[in-house]
Amino acid sequence: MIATRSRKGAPGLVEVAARAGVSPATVSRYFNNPDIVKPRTQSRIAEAATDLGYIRDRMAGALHSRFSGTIGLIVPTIDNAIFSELIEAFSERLRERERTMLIASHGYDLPLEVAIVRSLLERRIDGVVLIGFDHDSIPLEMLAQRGVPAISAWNYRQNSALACVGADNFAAGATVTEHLLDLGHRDIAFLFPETVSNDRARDRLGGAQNALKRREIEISTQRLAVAPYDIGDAKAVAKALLSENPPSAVVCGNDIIAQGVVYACQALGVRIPNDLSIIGIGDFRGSAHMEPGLTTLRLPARQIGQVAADTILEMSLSGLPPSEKRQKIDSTLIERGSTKNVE
Amino acid sequence: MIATRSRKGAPGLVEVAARAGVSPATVSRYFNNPDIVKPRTQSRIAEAATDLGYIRDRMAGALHSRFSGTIGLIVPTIDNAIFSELIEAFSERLRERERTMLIASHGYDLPLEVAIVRSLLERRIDGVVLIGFDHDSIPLEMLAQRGVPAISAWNYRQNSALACVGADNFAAGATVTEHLLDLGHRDIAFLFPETVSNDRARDRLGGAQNALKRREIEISTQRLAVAPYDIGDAKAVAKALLSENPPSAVVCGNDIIAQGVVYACQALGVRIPNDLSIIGIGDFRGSAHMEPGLTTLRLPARQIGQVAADTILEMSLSGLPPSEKRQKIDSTLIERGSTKNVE
DNA sequence: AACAGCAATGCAAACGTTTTCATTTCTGGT
DNA sequence: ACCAGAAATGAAAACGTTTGCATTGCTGTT
Repeated sequence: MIATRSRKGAPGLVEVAARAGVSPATVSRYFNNPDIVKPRTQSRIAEAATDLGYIRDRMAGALHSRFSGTIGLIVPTIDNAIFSELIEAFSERLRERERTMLIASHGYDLPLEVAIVRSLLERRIDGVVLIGFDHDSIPLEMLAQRGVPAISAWNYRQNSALACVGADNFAAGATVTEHLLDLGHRDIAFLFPETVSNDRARDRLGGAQNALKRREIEISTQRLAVAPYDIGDAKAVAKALLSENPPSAVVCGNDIIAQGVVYACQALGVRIPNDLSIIGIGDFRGSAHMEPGLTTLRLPARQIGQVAADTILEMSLSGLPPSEKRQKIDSTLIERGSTKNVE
Repeated sequence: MIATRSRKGAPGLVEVAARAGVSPATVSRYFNNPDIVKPRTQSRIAEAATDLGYIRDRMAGALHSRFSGTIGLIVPTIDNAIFSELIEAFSERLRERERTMLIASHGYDLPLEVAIVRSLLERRIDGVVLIGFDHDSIPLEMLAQRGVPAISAWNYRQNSALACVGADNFAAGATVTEHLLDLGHRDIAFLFPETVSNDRARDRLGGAQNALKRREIEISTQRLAVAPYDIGDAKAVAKALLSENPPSAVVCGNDIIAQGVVYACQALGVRIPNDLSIIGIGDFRGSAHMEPGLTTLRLPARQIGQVAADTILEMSLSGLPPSEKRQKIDSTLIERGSTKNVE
């Protein structure tokens, strides 16, 4: 049914060994732990390997050593500014550490995540990084049963069951809301993504509502709207919101939504920040350069990606929980032109 | 040096075989080619496998069969709207076909690409998809020598050496330029990314210049500026361009740059499209929803990703060149509010 | 009832490394 | 020089599948 690809004369470890006049074992050691082979032998092997154009076969190695050198990353979506910085930073860091990344997206579909984890396990990944805390228990059990380390990235909770690396999204929601309150806004609308299966959005919204409650400001359900992770949809929702009885400020669940709101304002002739203050969360690519620049809470996505990579590798190598189970990455409020003091 | 992870009792093929009362060979066949095992045996194996929570080890399989079920994708950058749609579509398609994607980015650094290809080969990928045609010959030779199929995605050239799936970027550059010419613009500026190591940008720019030449319009080097793949940088370049002696229209090498130009206009109070017409290439997420909507050439990124996945799988399975060596994906001009007739 | 021919299964040899254990080759102190 | 002990290497047994070949179990035809 399937044509067998011919073994295009690719040389193996044993051929290199033969040419270098040493045993295969020594060649293997040379590649995995060069220091323990004598310098003169090293150079003989190196020469033989380059002469032959040898490329090692990590799969064969993994078969025996239980390390594949591959780490899985499962994100809700790749095609979205939200995670792309994290993905790139994560994969770069892995490459620096001689690992490669297996990535998959599930589009916020939890059952699909199960299938993905399974497929990753079939590839013998050394560890998995998931986004957030909302996960089916089945994939986590599968991972645990096989001793494959897993961590959650992006969100931080001080009592999380899973080890995590991320920003405190509850605090993030509170911070941006408080910022608007500090600027004197009282009639604030909230545009957030669907919170089902999305702990980040839930935490942010919770933080925002908590900030209101602390100042004893009434929370009107009328002022809460759901906007998908899409500029166009967010723009449409914002247009509806602004057409009748507009608030004085909007808290957006993320910068994508904020961008939609900005476009909605431009479409309707609503002036930012004079008629409406807008604040986002994320500080994605481009948020700084919009007109006006978007006031937002910067989440260091690159840093989260790097730390997540380091952490999962540490766990994979030690076989133990990470030295720091929960790592909070600090976020910073960045004030640009989209918000205004109204006191 | 490295703690060995304990074999967490994960059951293997032989254990499944034992429980089902058949030989390991039959279990293997059941997973790879269910039809050739008797229905009753199938159900016995299925039951045993689920009872035991068996997860197959594709690496061990790949060792023998030469198929790892993994396909490599090498892109210039992940953290950028340009390729994210393609990446997601590609990976989805692979998952539908029971494969997984190994992805890496090189940041337009060709030497790094060599290292990446090597690392992918070490993982025994069944095929590689590269972006565009500007590649070092070394990685291509390494792939060819090992019989690992490779194709180029994103760009199309009718005489390409590598099999390809993509849009005709020369035509794209010509189309958008002609559109502005048709609208009566004569003083047109060009904002393009660096064309070194970037055949897509080079082809687009070539097409644009060719369109001018065909209408016998003089090409002024003064009207050509280089803008990086970054909204902020593009905005800065555009500001400089627009501050003194502004043109009547701008052709942007891609929508990211166009977005930067739009922001520059908003910052400077230049009205779009009254004072300046702007056209982009790509139709990225968000381009439709900007104010005004961006006139641009839609490149069907998702489709390219899917076709690329199908093509590389076809090659991997057949061991032959693809049935269609060069596949051109049509692009469509989408007229929105950022361009205006000035005749 | 016997048999041809195919369908279904089993046996055992790969696949290309890593790693344990054993052996050989150094090194430095006397 | 000699020897103890360390450093460097080698031999061979894994690792968990797939697959070619051989064998057994069926089906339907005469």
